[in-house]
Amino acid sequence: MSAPAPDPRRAEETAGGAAAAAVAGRDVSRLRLWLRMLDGSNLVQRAIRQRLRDAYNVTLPRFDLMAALDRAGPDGMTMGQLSRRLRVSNGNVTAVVDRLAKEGAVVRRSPPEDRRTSFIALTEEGRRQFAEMAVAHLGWIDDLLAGLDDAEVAELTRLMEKARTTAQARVDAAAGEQTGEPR
Amino acid sequence: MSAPAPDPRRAEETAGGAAAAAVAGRDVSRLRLWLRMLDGSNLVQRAIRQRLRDAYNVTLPRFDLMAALDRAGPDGMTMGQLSRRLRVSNGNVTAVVDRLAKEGAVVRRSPPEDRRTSFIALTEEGRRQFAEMAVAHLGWIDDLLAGLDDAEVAELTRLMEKARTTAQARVDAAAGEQTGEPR
DNA sequence: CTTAAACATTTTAAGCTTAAAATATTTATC
DNA sequence: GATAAATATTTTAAGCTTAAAATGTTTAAG
Repeated sequence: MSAPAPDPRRAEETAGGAAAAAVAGRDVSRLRLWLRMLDGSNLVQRAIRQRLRDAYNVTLPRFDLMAALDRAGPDGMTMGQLSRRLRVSNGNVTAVVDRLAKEGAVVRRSPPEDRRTSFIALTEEGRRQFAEMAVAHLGWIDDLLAGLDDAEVAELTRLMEKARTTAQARVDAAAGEQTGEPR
Repeated sequence: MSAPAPDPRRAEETAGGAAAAAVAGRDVSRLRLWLRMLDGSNLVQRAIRQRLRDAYNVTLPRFDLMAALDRAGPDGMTMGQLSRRLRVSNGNVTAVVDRLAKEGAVVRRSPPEDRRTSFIALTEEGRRQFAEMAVAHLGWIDDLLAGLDDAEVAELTRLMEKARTTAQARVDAAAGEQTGEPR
């Protein structure tokens, strides 16, 4: 006679402290998925940060900001546009742009018709630097994810997109409950 | 006669700056996957940070550290064990433990036989707090990922695990090239 | 025993990040 | 035209994070 096989989706009671006890018996499959997602993306992110630093002495936030500007037109983008695009606070953009400007990678320009705003654009040198880094970056990602074949890449992309969409819907719903959302 | 359909895996030349030109024609499917992974995990992470803050006035690094301690035995863990487990620097653990200790959630103890080291453990109150937060945390993750059915959760977990493993192998290989790895 | 090496942690300097307050400018209202 | 509201950005205070240097302790070699 064999004991009944435990359901691998359920939390076990064998080890851990108070939290393990409180969560015992619940379905932890989505929690496990989240921990894998976090682990995987943190691993790749650490590797990319390290390589950007070693090869170009640049940080990921600066790389991301330059990437946004490289896609923008010749006028560049305003601080507010950068903040929304990169999903970081206004103050953060101010700080990162300050450093990039000091290095000569970007310039600030304020239009005379609205002196509140300022347009940030890559300099010639900044654009040249970014083009070089972008090619290396693409190569690093291909290297790090080379163990997935094309079908797996396509399936994983599809599922991550679905996960993102569903999570975004829940976040939006929670934000609606805060303010008085129109019924 | 119709024009040949463009391969969706290839980068197009239509828009963007110098980087878009430099990367034109290359397979960007893994890059696209990486951007989806980053987007998805950042979205969930932001939501969790927000909810931890609103509900318990706690940050994600403190929650993660308490989670590690909750799993550990009654003696807790040393600073070095925490640093390796959480994959953060020694100095970082010092800073986060300092704050948790000031709040009364953890205690430091140095064994008399080795005064270099120190064991960090949850206090009664810290353990109680964490148990409560862990239950809420599990609920939030289930909520945010509720749009994926059980089969999708299983498949996504499997693929993320594979992505992590392959990326780890590449990171290890790169580290080996740095030092003189034994042939 | 003395000294060097190894080990565990803390400190420091620099940078990233946010929320909230402050500043400056423009637009709308009376 | 004065005033209020809206808009765009910067500043500030607090916390997270790292790499590298510094500190204190233990172990190993002689």
